[in-house]
Amino acid sequence: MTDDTSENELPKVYEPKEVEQKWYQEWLRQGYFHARLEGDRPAFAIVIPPPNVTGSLHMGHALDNTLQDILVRYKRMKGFNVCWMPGTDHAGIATQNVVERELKKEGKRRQDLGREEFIKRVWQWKEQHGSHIIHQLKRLGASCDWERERFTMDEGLSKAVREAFVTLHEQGLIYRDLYLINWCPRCHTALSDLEVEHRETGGNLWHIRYAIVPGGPLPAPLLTKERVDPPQAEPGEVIVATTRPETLLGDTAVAVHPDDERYRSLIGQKVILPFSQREIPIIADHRVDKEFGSGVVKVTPAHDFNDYAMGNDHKLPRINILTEDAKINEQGGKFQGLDRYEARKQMVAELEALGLLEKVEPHKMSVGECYRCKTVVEPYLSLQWFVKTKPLAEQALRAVRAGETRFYPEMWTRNFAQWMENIQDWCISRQIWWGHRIPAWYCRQEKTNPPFCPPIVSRETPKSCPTCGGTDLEQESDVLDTWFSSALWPFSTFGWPDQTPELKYFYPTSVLVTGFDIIFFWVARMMMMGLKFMGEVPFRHVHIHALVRDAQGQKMSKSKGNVIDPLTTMDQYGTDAFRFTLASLAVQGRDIKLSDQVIEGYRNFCNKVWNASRFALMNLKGHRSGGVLPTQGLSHFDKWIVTRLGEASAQVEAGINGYDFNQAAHIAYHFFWHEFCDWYLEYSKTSLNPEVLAYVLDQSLRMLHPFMPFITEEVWQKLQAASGKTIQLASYPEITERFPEESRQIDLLNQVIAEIRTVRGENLIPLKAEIAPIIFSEDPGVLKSLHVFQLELQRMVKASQIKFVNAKPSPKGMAHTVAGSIDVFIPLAGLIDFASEQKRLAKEIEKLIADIARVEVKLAKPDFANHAPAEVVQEERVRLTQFVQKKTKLEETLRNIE
RNA sequence: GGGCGAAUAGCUCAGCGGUAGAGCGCUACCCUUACAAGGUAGAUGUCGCAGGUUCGAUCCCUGCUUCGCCCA
Repeated sequence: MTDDTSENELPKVYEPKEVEQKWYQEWLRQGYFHARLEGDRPAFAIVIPPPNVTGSLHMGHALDNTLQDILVRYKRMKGFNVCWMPGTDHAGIATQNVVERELKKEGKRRQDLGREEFIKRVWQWKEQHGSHIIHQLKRLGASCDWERERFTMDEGLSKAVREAFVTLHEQGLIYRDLYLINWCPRCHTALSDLEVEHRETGGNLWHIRYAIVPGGPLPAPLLTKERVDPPQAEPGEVIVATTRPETLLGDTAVAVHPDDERYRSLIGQKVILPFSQREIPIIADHRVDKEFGSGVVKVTPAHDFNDYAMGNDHKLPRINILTEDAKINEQGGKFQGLDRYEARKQMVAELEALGLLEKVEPHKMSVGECYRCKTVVEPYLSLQWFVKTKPLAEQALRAVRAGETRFYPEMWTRNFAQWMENIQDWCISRQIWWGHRIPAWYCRQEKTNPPFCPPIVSRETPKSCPTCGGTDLEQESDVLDTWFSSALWPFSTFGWPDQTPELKYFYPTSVLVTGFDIIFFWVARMMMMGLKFMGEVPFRHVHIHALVRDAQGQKMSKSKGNVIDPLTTMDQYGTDAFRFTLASLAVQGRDIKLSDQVIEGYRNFCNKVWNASRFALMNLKGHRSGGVLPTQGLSHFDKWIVTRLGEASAQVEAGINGYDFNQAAHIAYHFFWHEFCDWYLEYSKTSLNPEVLAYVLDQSLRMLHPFMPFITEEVWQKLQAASGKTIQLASYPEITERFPEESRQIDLLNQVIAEIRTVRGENLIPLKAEIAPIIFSEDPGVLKSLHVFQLELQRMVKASQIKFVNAKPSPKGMAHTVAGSIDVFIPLAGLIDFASEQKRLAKEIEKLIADIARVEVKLAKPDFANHAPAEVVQEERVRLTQFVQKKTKLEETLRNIE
């Protein structure tokens, strides 16, 4: 390097940090990410899966948003009017938990503040911390339209929520009912089925004796010998097996299978419930599993989903025995006030003391846990609001079947369909404070005059009760499931329910990019709501990507301590390297295993891009790219690289368009490193065409830009391309020029070079030892076309001179290698002894013999010639000829080498 | 129990009816002035097992084994 560094000279190693910050600020300042409404350009819209406002960026976000940014930047360069709608989700339960934790530090509960004050406090928290994840997305380079950023609790979005709720209610698709729901005793709220995570756990099966009210016929177990296990009941008893003995307090029946002969005589009789001494009936129900325990089960309609259904059919009373904290309530007599597990312990002990416990067996079962706090949820009887999902789901299913929305990869369609076919009504009310308060009002009179006035559901806050005219109204205290507002996200963010120009222009959005874990939570619900309110699907494509795991394939989790923080990774390796890594690992249908080693590889790639650019800039001598391929003075090398660039960028585009990000990334990587750098730049050291070099670098950077926005912008600016102010608005390469003839010649040249290098390498000819290869071909045309590249050839193989001959030299004392119709002889005298070259030749010949044998066998089969396509047969024949020729040549050399 | 994936080089994974590939790692030689975060060359495979379809299967079909995920 010279002392007089020009202004365009780059440092030797790429330092991402400064560059990243500088350019992101500049892009924001210039408003490049902002979509202005222009009717004459095609729209491309993506709504971001809104991260929780409490969240911080994890690997899943990083992958998700990197992929979206690749799409968005690519489409922008393709001339689309791109809107990437960003925002955050108010995450009802999670956010409330966070703020409650904060309060707890001050020794307060939210009840101490009261609802209004508490909500103020949450907003305060949001103002202070809510932009954390947004900043992190910016670090990632996400080119969202930040001017449009939304929050699910915004005024506009809240209006959308209210409109949606009221409309659905008007249409009978929202109702309120007393129902068994999943209750989290810690969060103090109902949860939807989806918010419960089922976990296999080891429990017990308690076998409890229930006394039969005397008078009826005795059960059959006494009469049969076949069944030793389950346990034998004494006369006048049945044995009931349960995993939850404490719910016994709420039993309102015991049930047997109608076909179970053992118990047929008992049906219609009664048993006496321990502790309370209540008499409850023995019923027959097909839902009972004869094989479970003794075949007699207790029925607790208020505390078990299966029992609830049974209770409905048999019109059983429902006795709720738990408080909202999952403690035993006043129904529990002396157990009142005990926690559910403590009650279990004590009751089991007492049952045993009373001789009512037949036995205890270990038993595997699955328990439901709250997805937010992992507390075991309770099936709990309460008044809740529900969305009737069946009619909505049918529409969504129909749209997907009709191809109005397509899943990539396609296999998720089935998964989606299966869920939709079996969908249950959606419990949308939550007994928390932070969220959209349900727009329903109760007439106070209701409290004194039992159910009289129906709830008032209204867009506007009502002044009086339309039923009784009363003015003492109270709004429903429940809020809505956060996913209710998320379901409206693709249109509420564009201004719905107002018919805004944005809505018209950008809806339906182009694609949704997300992980499979929220297909049901979110994708399905957006589909239902989009079709309901917009009459059209919310997105044309859904790209479902993988989960990011650690290097061992373990799911990353705080408790395992194997979480890799994307921010740390970006600090360490640079954002571009990180993004490129994610893209190249993003294979459809397979999870990503992330390790430092891989990221390092792509960090090296960034450095390669940097140094190639550095080399180019040092050699451009004032030439700059105008973004147009010069028509005059193109060398064969130029034409070769332009041809390859055109092919590569077309493949990269195909990859991006098909959401095959790994393919796109690998092609770009291979082109840049192994074609542009390894060959074109090396050739340019001998034969430089600054104009074309500038052009090719310019186009290559554009090709890479969606994947690595920062480094490409930095270099592109140094390249001072005349074609625009920023690379992200430069057009994506669309190179139509192809030069097949010149490309073939360069391919042959490359092959000759590779052959000579192999000879050098395998014979350990030191690089300092110059060689003098002899190129032989009987074809004067081929010889001539290679002769043109004498200088380059000399440099690439470190040759002092190269002879081109059309008379075959004697192989004595020479290495010999073959590239197509070219023979290369390399005098070895004085360089090495011939033993190694003999060995090399022998090895090569051996390989050829194997190849020949394989092809010959194939060709010898008459069926092959008769059935295989003519061109395949022809190809095989050509190959055979080439193998044989090469083998003959090398054998001759081997005989004559000394 | 129902559904969906996966099994290819030492590792992580592409690919695909017609010559098995990449990255990392490994071996050898090189600081050849863009880059040692680099260059050149090299080694490594019963494409999980068993059948079937086919002229031809790593690829398509069936069964099995192992592993993973989702739903109940």
